[in-house]
Amino acid sequence: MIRLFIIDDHYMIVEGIRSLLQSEKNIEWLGHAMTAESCMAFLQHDLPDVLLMDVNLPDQSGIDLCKVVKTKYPKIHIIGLSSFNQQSFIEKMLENGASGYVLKNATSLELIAAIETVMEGDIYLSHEAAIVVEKNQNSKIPIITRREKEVLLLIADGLTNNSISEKLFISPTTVDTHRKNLLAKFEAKNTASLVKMAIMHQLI
Amino acid sequence: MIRLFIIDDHYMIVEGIRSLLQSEKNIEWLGHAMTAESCMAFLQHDLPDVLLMDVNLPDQSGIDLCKVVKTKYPKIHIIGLSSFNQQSFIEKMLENGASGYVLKNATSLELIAAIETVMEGDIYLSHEAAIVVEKNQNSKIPIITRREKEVLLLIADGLTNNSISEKLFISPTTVDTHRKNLLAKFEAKNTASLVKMAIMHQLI
DNA sequence: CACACAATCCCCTAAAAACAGGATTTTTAC
DNA sequence: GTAAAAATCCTGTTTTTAGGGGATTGTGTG
Repeated sequence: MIRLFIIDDHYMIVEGIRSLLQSEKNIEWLGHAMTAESCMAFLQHDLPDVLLMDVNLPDQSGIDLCKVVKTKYPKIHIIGLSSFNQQSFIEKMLENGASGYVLKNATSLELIAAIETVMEGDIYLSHEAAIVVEKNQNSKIPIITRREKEVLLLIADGLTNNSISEKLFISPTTVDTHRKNLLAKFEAKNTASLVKMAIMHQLI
Repeated sequence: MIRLFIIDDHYMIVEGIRSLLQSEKNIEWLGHAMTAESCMAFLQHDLPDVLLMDVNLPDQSGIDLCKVVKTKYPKIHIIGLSSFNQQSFIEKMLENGASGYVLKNATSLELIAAIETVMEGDIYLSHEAAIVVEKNQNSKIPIITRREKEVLLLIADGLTNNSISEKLFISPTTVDTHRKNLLAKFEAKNTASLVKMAIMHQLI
């Protein structure tokens, strides 16, 4: 008997999954939470085997929650759940300890396969998610430093090097160096494409 | 008896809605489609009273499909369905003839209220959707011309005024004028914030 | 304890964008 | 058919960014 809990703020999704798994005799439905907070509260008195977790939650990012849950309860197998097959989400969930990633347009067969696969300690990626990861493993997301991200956000807000330097209490030339590094990392020709790429990669 | 049809490519959502409405005796479930194409095919031989339509479909935008369906079958009441409470989506659906907009985290009560409201010829906006429309009606989206949009896209791709002028066969000074007008319309200080604002407003 | 890496700072030149004025010719809409 | 809106073009100046170098200091990891 696989004990299943789900956390998703979309009522229709919760209901849909329950309906899809109703006929599965070896899956026990423990219940659902709609916020990260109530999920943590539930876990204090009852531990599921598998946790289906929406990537986008109202009070906290599912990506962060995944890490918290895994640290506190390492035995739980977490499956990420999302409408978006974006490699950034998928990768981050896996990095934070998730064992699987399923898209919300998955069939009941896929869902059951996912649950059974992670129960055996393996990784399950939804077909389309796997394709995305495969396709985008070359077009990797640039790794930027904390300071670079700060500068990037201010650039996107329309601040000039001078304004940024005043805000961060550093020299304008330092800001310029960060800017140059950002352009190089994103392979962007100028600020316009830098901002676009950064937003496309969910970094803003 | 209200005849209901649903178009959404997320299997879990379809199943969830069916489950939520199962107990409603005065709603007849005609079936579901997962693409715009199969939806149109269905409508050729059977007409629902209410059509629940996902805003994001795989083969066509729900926003466009809404217009097509309304033109061909004006009697159908369409309710937009989406995870996102973005005013641009909501407004565009209503402009294209939709009678309602419901978020995917709606409860069964909200959903039933929506279906009954639109059946009476009224407009139904999900609570959170209404708040978004209310809140954002001041922070209006700039109205830009066709040419300005062309230039905007090329700017966001990192092209300079000169490159754009060559691509569009116009003078660099003309491109510069469009650029100035864009900056003014978006109240942006420079290209960086222009691009960010444009993406935030779904114009890119 | 090296070594990489992040963060900081500097110089210089050229290119591009921002700012401030104009002006003319097409379209589009009433 | 006329008036408004869009699209086109111009001449300047100033500010900002892009591109090319180079250098120092601290911090954390193997």
